[in-house]
Amino acid sequence: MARTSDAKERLLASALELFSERSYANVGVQELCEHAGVKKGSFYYFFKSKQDLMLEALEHQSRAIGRMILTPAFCSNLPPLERIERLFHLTYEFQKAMKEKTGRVRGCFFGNLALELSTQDESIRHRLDRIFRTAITSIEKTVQDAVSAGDLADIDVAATAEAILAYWEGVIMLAKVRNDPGLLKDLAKGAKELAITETKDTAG
Amino acid sequence: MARTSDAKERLLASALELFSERSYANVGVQELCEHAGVKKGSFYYFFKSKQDLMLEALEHQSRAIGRMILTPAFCSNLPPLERIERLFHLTYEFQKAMKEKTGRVRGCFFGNLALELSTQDESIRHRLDRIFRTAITSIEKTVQDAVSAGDLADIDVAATAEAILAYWEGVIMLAKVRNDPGLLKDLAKGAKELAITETKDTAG
DNA sequence: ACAAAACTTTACTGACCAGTCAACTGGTCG
DNA sequence: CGACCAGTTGACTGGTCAGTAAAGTTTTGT
Repeated sequence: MARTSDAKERLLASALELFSERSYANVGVQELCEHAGVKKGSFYYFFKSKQDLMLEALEHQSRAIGRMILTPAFCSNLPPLERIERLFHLTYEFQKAMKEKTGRVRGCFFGNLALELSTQDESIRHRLDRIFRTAITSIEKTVQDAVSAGDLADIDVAATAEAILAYWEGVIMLAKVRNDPGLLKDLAKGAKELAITETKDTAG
Repeated sequence: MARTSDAKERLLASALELFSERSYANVGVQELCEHAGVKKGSFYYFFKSKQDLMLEALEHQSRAIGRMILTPAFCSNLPPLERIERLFHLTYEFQKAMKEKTGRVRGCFFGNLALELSTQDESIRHRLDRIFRTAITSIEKTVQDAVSAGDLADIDVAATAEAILAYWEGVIMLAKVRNDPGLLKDLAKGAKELAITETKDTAG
């Protein structure tokens, strides 16, 4: 019962490549097929629609980012706060490599799709929400570890994790607009500052 | 020499409306024209291309956001750190109003465009970079005021301002993915925490 | 009144869009 | 052998895309 064709895998790889390079709407099924060396009829043998391919590509890339960035950053034996630093450092390396290969900081596949499609396609929005929540859960565990280790005050762990994810995505956005991965290095320390609230009462 | 037609203004308003509702690529010139009650030939009388319309719409919206959000948040007589709070609160109100009117959190016009187009169209990327830098300058002034007032330690003012902008955009993104403007309220306090680094030496 | 400028209108390109279909190929069963 | 199955192929549909051309109308300044 072994697979007899890798056309589907090639289409998914092309989807990741081309949707990252441009956007969902700017890449047609025809171009996707040419890039993957597959005929259009075969495309619709494997996927029932372009949206269906997108949903599978999201799944695929979600696992890839987990493997390449989230797991190495969060599941290590590093002290909790260093894991956050590592998250930014790995992202920096990733975007820098992209820029060297293609001339462009391509940003986060999920963030890109989120802003392009989440007002248009509820199933994609929902899938992205789940992916982000999964990442937040990893961050949350790290923040909790930091609190337990006494590195952090007794903060709102869930909200802090959401804040760190939002900051992460925001910094990637700014790096993309400037086409400069260096921003991920320069602004990495801000993420720790989101957690380290020594509850100094300011402004009222 | 008074203007004899408001068709151009109507096209710009439609552009803002429809590009926010969906995206740049998903709104055609024809639809834009129908929404504005203008014939296609007239569109190309006022704009030399769809991209040209986009650049003018960016200019337009940049001024509008300045008027509606940045100026009220930053140019007030409020204490500096409250201005940041106000930035988030005004954004919350804005996105909440959008959701009530259209059922969707539409996010930031600039952020949306940035992630959709900044790898494809260098002139739009460049324009967005300038718009973000302008906002960062406003934030920077506020952060500097806070340092001068003794509310903040002697931090890197420029980097902190960039961090706050990135965080702002990131939180708007997350609010859009969840279709929940409430996140802008819940995560507002994180922005102050980005500034308040009481340089506690943690992790090594 | 007149001409020029500002604007509108209609009809048109040629390319591309997502998606469909039926015929076909080569391998693997019984 | 013959049927079945996974996958392939190329031609096709109807619609939409950005952009153009040229003639027509209205508004303005003089």
